Amino acid sequence: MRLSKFFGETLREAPSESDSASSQMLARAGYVRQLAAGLYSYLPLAHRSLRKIEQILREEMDAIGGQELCMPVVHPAEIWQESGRWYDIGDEMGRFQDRKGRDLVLALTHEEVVATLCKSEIRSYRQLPQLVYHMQTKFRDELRARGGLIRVREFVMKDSYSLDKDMEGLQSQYVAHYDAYHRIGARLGLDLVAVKSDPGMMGGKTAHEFMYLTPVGEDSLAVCEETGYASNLDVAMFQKIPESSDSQEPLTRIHTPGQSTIAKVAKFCGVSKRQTGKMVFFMGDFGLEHPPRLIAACIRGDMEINELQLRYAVKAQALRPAEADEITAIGCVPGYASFCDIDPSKALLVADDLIPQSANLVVGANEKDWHYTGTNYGRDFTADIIAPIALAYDGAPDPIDGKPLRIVRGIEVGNIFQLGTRYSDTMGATYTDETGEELPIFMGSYGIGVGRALACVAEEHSDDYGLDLPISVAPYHVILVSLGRSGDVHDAAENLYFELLNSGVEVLYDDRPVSPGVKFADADLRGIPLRCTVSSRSLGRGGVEFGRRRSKDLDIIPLDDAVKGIQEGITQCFRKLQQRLEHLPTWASRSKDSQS
RNA sequence: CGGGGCGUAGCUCAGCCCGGUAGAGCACUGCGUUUGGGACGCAGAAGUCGUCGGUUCAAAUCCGGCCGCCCCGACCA
Repeated sequence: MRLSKFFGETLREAPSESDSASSQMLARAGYVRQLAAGLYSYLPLAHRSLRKIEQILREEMDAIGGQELCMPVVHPAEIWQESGRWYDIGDEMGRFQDRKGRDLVLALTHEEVVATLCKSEIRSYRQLPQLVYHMQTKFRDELRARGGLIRVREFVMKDSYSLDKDMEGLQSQYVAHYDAYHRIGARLGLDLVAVKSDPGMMGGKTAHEFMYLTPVGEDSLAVCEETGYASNLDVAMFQKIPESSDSQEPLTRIHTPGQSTIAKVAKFCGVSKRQTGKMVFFMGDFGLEHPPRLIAACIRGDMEINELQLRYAVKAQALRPAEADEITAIGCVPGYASFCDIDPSKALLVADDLIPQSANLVVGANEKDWHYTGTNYGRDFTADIIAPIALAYDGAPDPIDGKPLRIVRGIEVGNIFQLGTRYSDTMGATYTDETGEELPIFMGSYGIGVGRALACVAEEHSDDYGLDLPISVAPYHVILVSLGRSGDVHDAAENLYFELLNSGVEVLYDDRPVSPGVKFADADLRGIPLRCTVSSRSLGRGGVEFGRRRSKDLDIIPLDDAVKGIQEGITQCFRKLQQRLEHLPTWASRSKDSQS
């Protein structure tokens, strides 16, 4: 492609709406343009890169037995009503009606369609297992799209769906994806970390997310390098070590003027925060058939609530922090709320599993400026539910070996879910087994965001001068730059360009009549990994200059050998990337605790 | 949905506080010079100042509603 005829300009300054390095560089380099919040146009450069990512996904899916198909973006509401998600998912679902008033859904994902296809295509155990996949647009009306391309509302996802006759088959397809996703990351030039995750709206039990670790990520993860434990913070476990105590002290009411926070109280009483307890209040939504209920959660003072685990513990559909007047309405004093004086009929009392093991806690006395010391579970108070509702924290002992966890940030590039029979049961996707019995199909679903993958690659592979994409993702392998107006240079560059095209080299040719500085700056910005320069100077030295983007260490290749030399350079880049495949984590090599 | 910020030329922004002639840099067009790391000169084109309403002799500027975009939070595969 000639840059003189190219569609998609570079920008000297990033548009003001972009913030992360990837969004800024992708915008400046002419890859993407924002149309509206969370809606992007992909210009030719990005489109080429996205197609390359898709091809890698295709190859890896085919390698584990996948068959590519294509399912619609617009679905009739009925299938989502059958699965129940029409009712479970709120405003995130794009809904509209056709001219007849029929309810339609913009695909958030495609489990319902796959389950529907199962009904028409799968009858016998002889037809299983199956693995189908497609690259298709999804629409999710996020509360807030953010981070440029990281969280958009419309995006293309590679989603695959495994169909098996039993759990064992599902497990083996799940493992195949687990390993394939690591290979995909390696081929994209990304280190992906598999973490345990919450299945969320997808349903099912076991799920992993494949994370690209970066401080700009929006997910928090708990990882331990020593033991290999890795989990989304939402579902992270950790060992809880009670403060030792030989005896139970008597419950004592003490005056604590102005000591309304845990830090102040601990200091005032001369104890560690680990010897305090605190109460956190939420309003729980239990669905239309049940009234909302106040939830009083108690945890040790040095810890925070894991809202997801609390929500599961109380079986609520949603939680929100309680307002001060909702807390006072049940007779509690915010800042000094007490485990001991709470009326069990007015709130659901939930205690973290560490609380019953913790002796002599300092807690609120339910009156401003007063606390209790020597509070003990069982003697002074009890809870309706005891569950692990504390959030893992940096330095917490990991659940495997007690080694310290680190809390890091990441971007979810892909995810894998063992759905089991959650969709087969609700939608009637069944097969007949050897004995003639009709049984539900075991499903798994596996996604990778194609655009998000590109954003992560851009985030990882860029510098002050622009993108520096791995050869597997770069829209072109080499940029051919001609400098100056001399006829010799022009002829040599034109000839080389046609030779490269004829040899199948993916070349972007900067034939514009602009200054060298502009050409080099644009070449750096666009992130093409290899650069070939033709100029009077290079011809004087015997040919063309060739090397890595921004490298000062350039080879001079005679014109006659230029195509060959460039092809070798491309091969070398691919070979280097290939090395990433050598020591990948696999399912078999992961610790048991990070698997289930 | 709560908190904060922003909306002026294709892009980045100034002007707004203190009301009165709409600006700069980059980009664009023409001519000339220049050609190894975002050149230079001259000339030119380009803006319903997000939108609707209010105040005023007069509104980009003050006031209000709405819309859009960004950030933090809530939520989320």
